[in-house]
Amino acid sequence: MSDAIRVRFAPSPTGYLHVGGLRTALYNYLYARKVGGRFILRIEDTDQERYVEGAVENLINTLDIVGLKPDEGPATGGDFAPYYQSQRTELYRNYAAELVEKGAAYYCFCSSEELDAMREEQQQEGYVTGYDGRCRNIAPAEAKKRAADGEPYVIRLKTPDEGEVFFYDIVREKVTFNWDMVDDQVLIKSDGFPTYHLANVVDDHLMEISHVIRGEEWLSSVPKHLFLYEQFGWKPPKMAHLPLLLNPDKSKLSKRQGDVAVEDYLAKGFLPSAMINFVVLLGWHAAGDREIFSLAELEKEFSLKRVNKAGAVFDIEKLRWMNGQYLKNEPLAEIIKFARPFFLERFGDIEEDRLSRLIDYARPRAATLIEMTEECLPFMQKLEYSAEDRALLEEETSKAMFSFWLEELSLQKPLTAESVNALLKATSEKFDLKGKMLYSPLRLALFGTEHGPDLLQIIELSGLQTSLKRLQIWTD
RNA sequence: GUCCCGUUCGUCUAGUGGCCCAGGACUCAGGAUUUUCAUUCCUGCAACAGGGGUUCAAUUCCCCUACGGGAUGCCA
Repeated sequence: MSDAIRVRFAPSPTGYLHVGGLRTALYNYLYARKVGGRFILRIEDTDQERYVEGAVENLINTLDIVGLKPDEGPATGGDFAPYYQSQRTELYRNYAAELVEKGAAYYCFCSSEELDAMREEQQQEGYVTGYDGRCRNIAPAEAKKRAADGEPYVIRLKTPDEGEVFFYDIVREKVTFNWDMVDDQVLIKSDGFPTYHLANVVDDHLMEISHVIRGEEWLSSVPKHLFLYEQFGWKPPKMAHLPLLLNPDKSKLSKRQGDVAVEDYLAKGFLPSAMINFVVLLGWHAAGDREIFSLAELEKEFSLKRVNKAGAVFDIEKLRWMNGQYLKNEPLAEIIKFARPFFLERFGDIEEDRLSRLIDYARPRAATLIEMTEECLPFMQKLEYSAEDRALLEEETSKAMFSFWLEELSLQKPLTAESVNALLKATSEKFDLKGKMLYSPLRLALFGTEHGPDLLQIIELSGLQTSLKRLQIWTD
């Protein structure tokens, strides 16, 4: 075993990439990049009941979009393939058998019903729930025979009954458990597949994982894992358990209280760069006050030592702000790349030069790409008015002014800030209008509201012909 | 219930014994700039869960309590 740094992101393919998963993947990736290690993607698909068609492809695709490319994994390949646990079941069964031989694991023939009844009883009596070890004492030879005869069985780990275990977590430092709290975990299920605990330990060892960086929900499983390493005579990896991502009510981040799939956020028009930047701050902070970081910058800046212990609420408002920052500060070409599909989807084909200008107009005004398209609506579709607006548009002075503009506007070639201003000034003098009575009718007619960008921009983005038509309507 | 982990502004966080009557960011409020809107800039509101210790000195160290979360599965 080498002393190279190797970390892994080991999701179970449930259909989409959870933002908590993204954060875990990101921290793994960043740590690997920071120390010159390797980032491995491994698929933990040992639960046949949870199989979701296309989930893995989707997962890999999403990781790719946000820029977290595995050095090894199902799509990339690598020296430790296969990276699907469902393709390694033979391996786990052999290791489980080894444990049985050593007396560190045993066959258990309890049915689900029996176990349910046991737990219910324990709960009623006020005892700690957990497997009571009733199959522990079946003689190995007899157990083997029963299994061979076709009786359904699982293999359980024979954990110590008493004493303490402790270990040093990179994030939490010393963590101690008492063995009497750890029950005999199932290692091999009755369908022959391994549980997470066995597969995880076997693979981390075989794949030479040096650091396990995962969510805090795994912390209480560590004793079992450590015991497995010990029984196999393997050196356990270093551990770092990350704080959980929380709903606004502080419960573990869940679907019920908003979107949890990274894909959902991308579909709404959050940029990969903003997602990464926002998510990295949920549980980690750079030494200074800086909060805006590109992935490349994070690769230099990141440190596991600066990871927080407490859970972090996923605050969509700050994500929106963060996305807005990227929308207005990234190079326009970059934003166009991401915004184009959203605009085409909403408005159909748009001439490239106009598309570029629409996007540049919308980006300081929106928090997401979808909102950017909404900002452009007034340039793209028929305007609607309230009764109050109509009254102003139908004023005699407004009508006269529109007629004047109808004639003058097409004469201004090219249309520039200067020419529009000159026209505005001429209009003001000719009709003796200023302030609200000058600007409001024009804005209303050309843009649909009294507030908005300057008139030149409105005309350019709507198109001269559209603008002329919009004035025409009110002169009849 | 039991075990484990956690607890600084509403939220994300800085802070490792004196620099902190606690700093930054989001949100919110007010102001400046802009014909208006958006952007930008400035200002403001707002927190060390509570109680005991240790110390000349605690946000920082220890203990207790409270609260929150996780685990307690033939799910990961």
